Amino acid sequence: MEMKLDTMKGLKRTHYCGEVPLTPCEVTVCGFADRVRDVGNIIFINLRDRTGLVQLAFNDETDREVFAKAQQVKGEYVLMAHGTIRDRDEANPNMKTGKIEVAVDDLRILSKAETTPFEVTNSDKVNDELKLRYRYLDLRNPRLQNNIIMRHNIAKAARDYFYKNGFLEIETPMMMKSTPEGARDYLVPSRVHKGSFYALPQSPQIYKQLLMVAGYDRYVQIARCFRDEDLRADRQPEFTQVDLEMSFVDVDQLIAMGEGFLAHICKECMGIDIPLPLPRLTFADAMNRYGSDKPDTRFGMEIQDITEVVKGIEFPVFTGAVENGGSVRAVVVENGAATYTRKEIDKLTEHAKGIGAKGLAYIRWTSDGANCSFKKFLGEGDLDRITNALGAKEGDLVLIAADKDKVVLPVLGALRLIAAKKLDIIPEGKWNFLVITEMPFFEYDEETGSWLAMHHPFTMPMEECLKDLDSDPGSVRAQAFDFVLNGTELSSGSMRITDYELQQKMFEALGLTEEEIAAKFGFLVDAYRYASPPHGGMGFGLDRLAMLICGADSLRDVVAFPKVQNASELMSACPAQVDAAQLEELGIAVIPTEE
RNA sequence: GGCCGGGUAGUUCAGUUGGUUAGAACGCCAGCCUGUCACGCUGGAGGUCGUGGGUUCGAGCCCCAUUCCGGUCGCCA
Repeated sequence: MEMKLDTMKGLKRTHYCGEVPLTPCEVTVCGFADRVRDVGNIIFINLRDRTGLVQLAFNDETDREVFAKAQQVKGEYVLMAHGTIRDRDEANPNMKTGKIEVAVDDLRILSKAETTPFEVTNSDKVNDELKLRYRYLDLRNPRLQNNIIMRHNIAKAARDYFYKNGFLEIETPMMMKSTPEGARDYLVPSRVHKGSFYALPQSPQIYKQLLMVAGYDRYVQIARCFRDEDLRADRQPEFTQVDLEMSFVDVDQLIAMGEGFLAHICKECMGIDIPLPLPRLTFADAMNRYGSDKPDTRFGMEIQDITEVVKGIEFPVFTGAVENGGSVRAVVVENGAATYTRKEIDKLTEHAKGIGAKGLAYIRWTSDGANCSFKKFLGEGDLDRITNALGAKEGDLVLIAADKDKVVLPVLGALRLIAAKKLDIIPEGKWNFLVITEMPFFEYDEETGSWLAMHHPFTMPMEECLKDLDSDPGSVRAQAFDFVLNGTELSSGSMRITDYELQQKMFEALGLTEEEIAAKFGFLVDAYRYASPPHGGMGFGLDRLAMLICGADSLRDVVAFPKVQNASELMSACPAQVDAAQLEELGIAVIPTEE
């Protein structure tokens, strides 16, 4: 039977489904048919919108015409209903509006749906690929809707906070000059200037610094940023930053503004009070204790240095590492990890090798006593000395790595995390914010044998380190900091170099020639010749913040239309090839990839 | 680019040593049912086992290649 669609004529929505009064009154509600229960001469339909559900009730005897219409309704049809709120015979305690229902006297079927490829509100286990292909359907899921709404709330709270603190929201260009330092740029061809390209911004960095030079004093922007790199669960090629820059502040005042922001978000969006100031850790301490520049401090199992303890032991792995200027360090994995099978330990070893370790030594302390992978090198009492120094006890598994610190620390840091996740000892509901300070300025690039800027080349070094610029670049720390939450980096910030001479010097230390400086950053460097307030800033990853606040495992759960691992978008199937005519107009020839 | 895991009704999965007609649950379709709320009951339709090749009398299962998805390392100033 062909069904004619209704219109909204004569009706106007009075309430959202989840917000209807719980007392008798007339309402008009709209939404999607979530579930239809046809019990015979009574039909119940759960109507869903972004606020929740309300039950519509239809009775054959009360109104045969409306009932006949309700019989036609199937899942995901779009409905509009007018009726009266009344108490249910029996309340549904699992539903916000479970006490009441709408006795419908006017039902409109505004739009029909084909059978959906998956059940919209029961899709937790459905393959991601399918859900992404039909993203507009998955986005109807209440969990996803709540995440997207939460993201909106975070963005709103961010604006409220920074507006209140005197920040101006200023847009910076989305098409800018490519500065191929660091991450790869997305390029945008120019029709007018054939053979020339814009780049999409990796961050508004340069523009926001120029805004400070221009005297705008406090800038904020919820800025879209782009990086043409491979994806991760917590990394999308296009992402959003709450980006800001401030004049006339020092690094501590800058951090304080960031802390205030995070506390504001936690209060507004979750009702949680975060005590300020946040705990701080220097980069060096973070690496030594947690083997990571974004430590998860919700659990212990810190890395311990046992170089001195194992000194007399003639285990070549240990002695070799020390001779090479390295160290021997250990993580005590608690909570019964000693029961790990040989296979599980092998897997940990494999993982360690993947990160760069040559191997992994271990002590497994079961009820049969402590068993050690390098037993044959141990003398009388050596094992006791090691376990005592580490504070290990029965049931523990001690993982030991020996190499240069640059290898040992990240390896043990990664194993610490893996073990904690596997043992499921990371507590829920904890919000361990952390400020990592005194980040290194330079990072040594083994491949090219040169020094690179760890943050970016406009970062202000710490004053006490300026004298070591030439003699010991590796020791130079910067007025740069990261905000970390539960092991995820939320934000990177720094004070900037505003002194023309010093900036030249830093470029030199990075091995840039004058021509390169002029070509890449000439306009920025020039700007600082005309005076600049001292300034600094940071950018908060809005997506990551939303992910953590929503308790989501992936950025995909807080981005409306996300990309997948190879940076394509499954719904629209982009990127895609374009017409030859389009390419010609841009003066672009595509080199065919070899089969 | 490397490594690991996965792809079987619309969906989630099972599928024995390689052997007859590839199953279940949910969803879908039809019928019944006056208070359901994961409604219930009866019946039904629905499959190129990701794709291509190979081994075999015979392949969902074994081999090779390929593709897609996920995780991860490299990468992410």
